[in-house]
Amino acid sequence: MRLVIARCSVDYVGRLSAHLPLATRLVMVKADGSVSVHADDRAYKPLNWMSPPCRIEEAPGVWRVVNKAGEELRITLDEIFHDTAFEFGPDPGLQKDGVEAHLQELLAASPAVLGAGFTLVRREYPTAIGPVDLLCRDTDGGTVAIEVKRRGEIDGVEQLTRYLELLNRDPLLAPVTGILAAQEIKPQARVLAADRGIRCVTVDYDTLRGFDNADDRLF
Amino acid sequence: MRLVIARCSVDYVGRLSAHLPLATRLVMVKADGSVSVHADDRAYKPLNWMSPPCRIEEAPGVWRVVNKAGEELRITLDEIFHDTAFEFGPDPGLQKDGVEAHLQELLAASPAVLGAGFTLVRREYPTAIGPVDLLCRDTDGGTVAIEVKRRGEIDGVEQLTRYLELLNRDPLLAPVTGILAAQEIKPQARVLAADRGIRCVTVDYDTLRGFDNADDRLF
DNA sequence: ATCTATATTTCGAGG
DNA sequence: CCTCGAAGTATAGAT
Repeated sequence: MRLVIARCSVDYVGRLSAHLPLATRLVMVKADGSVSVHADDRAYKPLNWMSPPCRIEEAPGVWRVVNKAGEELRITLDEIFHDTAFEFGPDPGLQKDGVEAHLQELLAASPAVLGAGFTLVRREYPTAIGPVDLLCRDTDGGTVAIEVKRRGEIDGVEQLTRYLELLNRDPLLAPVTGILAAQEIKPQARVLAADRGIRCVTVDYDTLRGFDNADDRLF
Repeated sequence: MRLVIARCSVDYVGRLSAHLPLATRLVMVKADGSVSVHADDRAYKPLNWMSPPCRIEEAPGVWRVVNKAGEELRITLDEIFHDTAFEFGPDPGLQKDGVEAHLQELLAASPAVLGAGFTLVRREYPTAIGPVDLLCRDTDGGTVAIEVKRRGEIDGVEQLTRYLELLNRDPLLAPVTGILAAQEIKPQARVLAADRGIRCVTVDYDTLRGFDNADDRLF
């Protein structure tokens, strides 16, 4: 990784055109050839960047970073205050916990959280337009399709609606009802879900972990 | 901005739990107190980060970065290879051109691009579920709702479908047809649009800029 | 290669 | 302050 602190101006021409006037910034060049330009605020987002794969053409005062699509990042260096390079070696990468996959896993283990007496038919139930997160059966023998999200938004309701439309064409399953299960559900998603006859269930991650060992406990 | 190259391990506990095993990385501390940890690849995204506003508690071998929501980033420094700090001063910020807003503006100025004889009723036509990008009238006096996107994808079709459903309940407007206008439209979006009776129009940004001065020119 | 769904998305506008 | 939609979204996984 190469770190350059410089007073520079930057121009990007690609999916849009953008310009950064002359100022002092950090230019970061990574081992994969990617380049990013950071100001002294905001942890996450660079002011400008070029994602890999890309190529750097380095001339004395101007760096041109181009990719296969013809997008170009041009960094004009006015004055360089610092320029160092380091060897990092490979990174083992991030280990995550608590995302949607785990939520789905916990709900599959305790379907009764979604409705009393619910039993799991299967996870990732395959359909022509993609797998349904969870397919359950209720106490009346009815089928229930469950869409699991970390945060329930309109997209999730639309997605579940498409699944329900499809599943209800199968006479062996119909009638199929739907549940949107998430740690948090946005008001607009609730409104749309209600309009579509989809039930919303908010699930608490920590509570669910408790249920995981207590198997089908009732409320 | 402070730049530290160090062999370190990182733990994040907040919206999820995540762990980075020991390896050499860049730790970036910005003037606003935000912290990010970068590996030697991917221009855009840090491996781990804490967005401002947040506070750093710096002990000899461990940095704790916490925010108001109680999220915590803990960086355990095993060996420090480099540690420097720089003053940047304020950044004038990015100047953009070519986004959806501008596209909408250009189409509003030249609605005939969307269909011969089209006239603009209004931009951002308000509805209960949000504003429709453009509302036009065709030569037969029919109403046309236009959703403008930079890239037309399924989401855009779904969004326009919701608008059309609503607009068609208004007897003063009905029947309302729909157009998805974008610089580029994905095949799946085209299929879904066709199924919903929505017309797809690809618009060229540079051509449109030409029309902007030539007012309602016909093809 | 393309498409889909997710993201500790971030960011900005508008109510 | 929340809510929603856009982003040069990026990124990972599946087809």
